[in-house]
Amino acid sequence: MAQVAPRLSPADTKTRILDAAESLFIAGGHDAMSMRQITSAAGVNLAAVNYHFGSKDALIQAVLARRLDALDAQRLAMLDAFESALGERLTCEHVLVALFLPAVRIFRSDAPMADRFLHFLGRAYTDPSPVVRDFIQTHYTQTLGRFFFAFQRTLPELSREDLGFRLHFAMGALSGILAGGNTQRLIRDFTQQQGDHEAVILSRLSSLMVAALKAPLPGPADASLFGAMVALPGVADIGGAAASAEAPTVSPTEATPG
Amino acid sequence: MAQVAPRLSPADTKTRILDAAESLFIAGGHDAMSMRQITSAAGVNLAAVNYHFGSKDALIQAVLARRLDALDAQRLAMLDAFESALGERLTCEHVLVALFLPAVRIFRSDAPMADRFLHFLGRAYTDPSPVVRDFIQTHYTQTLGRFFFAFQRTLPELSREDLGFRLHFAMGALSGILAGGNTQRLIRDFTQQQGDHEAVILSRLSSLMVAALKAPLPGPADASLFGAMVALPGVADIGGAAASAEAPTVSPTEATPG
DNA sequence: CTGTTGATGAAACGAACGTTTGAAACGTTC
DNA sequence: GAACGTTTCAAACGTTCGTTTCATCAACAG
Repeated sequence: MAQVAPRLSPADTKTRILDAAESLFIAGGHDAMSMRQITSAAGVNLAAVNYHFGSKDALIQAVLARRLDALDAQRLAMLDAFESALGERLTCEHVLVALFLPAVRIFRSDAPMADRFLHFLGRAYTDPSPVVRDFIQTHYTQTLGRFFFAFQRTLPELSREDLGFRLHFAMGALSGILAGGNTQRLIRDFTQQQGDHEAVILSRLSSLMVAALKAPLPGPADASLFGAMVALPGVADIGGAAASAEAPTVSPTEATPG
Repeated sequence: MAQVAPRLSPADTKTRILDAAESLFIAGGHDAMSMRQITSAAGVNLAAVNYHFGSKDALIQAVLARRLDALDAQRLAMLDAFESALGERLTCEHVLVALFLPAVRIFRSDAPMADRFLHFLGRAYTDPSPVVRDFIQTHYTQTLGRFFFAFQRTLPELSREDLGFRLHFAMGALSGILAGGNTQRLIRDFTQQQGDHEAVILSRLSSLMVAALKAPLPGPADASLFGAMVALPGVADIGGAAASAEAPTVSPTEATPG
């Protein structure tokens, strides 16, 4: 037993902290990761985080940036490539592919964190803590703006408000899916049935998104259809004004103290 | 100055605690609400929560149950009404309406918390804390099962896995939308343009959902379309195996200590 | 070998957390 | 008005949090 402590290089320490923090972030979001959990999971000293990153907030921002900066750059590069290669022949599907393919590729790659990437992405986009939200907002809004204008070019029949609503829908949908967690098994089931080309995942995802984005604008006919629907006997009086406003159903748990 | 402190009734105290906790939950999720924030926002003593609810976990479960139990009951009642009124003529749109209309009605009502309800719903469905997740999971899975079978009846051409994927998609989408926060303004913009019937919101929401649920299954043709798409010059080599696995782009923030 | 620099280690800091306590204030009942 | 059970209150409980401190260790320069 010559050296009892094969001391790590500083770069290794930083990486191990980032990896441990990322795992905890995936498992339970920002507020579920404490410094002591992170450092003990990483096998480093408690003070290492503050020494290498400055603070806990800076650490989680580094955790986010490590993955999202790369993703962001790839998304923009792919959109650029599509636009310069196709010009006016750019379609809505191309923009969607530029938005999804980079994430799918990382997910399908054999990188060590590949199978956790989608879950990480979902957590990052839905985490309620201000640190995460503010970071996402300030760093990736301009990318979202680029994609918004690209969508606007390929879907000129949609008004600005309609497109905003549907994009918000699409991104919220993607986040909701990814945050679910068991997406991996679902997608793997799909892909192993018919050769695991990434194109299959893309077509699955995009067919739903394209359908939502290209859905015809509902007209008065549709509205009256739903109006007739909710006027059906036994339906109209469920949860109406009588029940909702004044006498909300009392909580059944009703933990009155003893 | 006879009575300086017009003491509240116990029911008022409980309600004020629930309301304050709900506001904080909407604003920042479960982990962002501390007992001292809750009680000071409610104008009650710190010990009031533990006295009336037993613990913080029991409080947040009561916060969730107060809204979700009523919503759950209305959803099931509406599905029952549709099924008994229509029998075999039940369509996918009806099931979607039963799933969405109760929430929309509360949102559109003039109840005091109406404008916060959708945001609350989104938070509840995406909050990462175990307390919230476990409560949602154990209390409302059987309702989701009911709706799953209803969708399966109205969409017989979808396999069990496909339907599961698309339902997961739809619910995740809804949560993602609602959790976004500024949904209220968007929907209000829509509705005030053309008479604020709830049917308009329903048709907007459902047209997207129906499009996603009824989208044709992508065949090999679509897959090869996307395969050709990603093989375009300048696209194929973005974020490929070379860049993703071994040399991830280094974080630009790079907070090396001084 | 000695002095310097960068990284790690063990221990403690003040602050905030959820919870508990016991006394005081209330409405009700006899 | 005295006695009762219920609710409110101020204060403290022990724990955990993020952060800081200072001594120690490894590596390299002279």
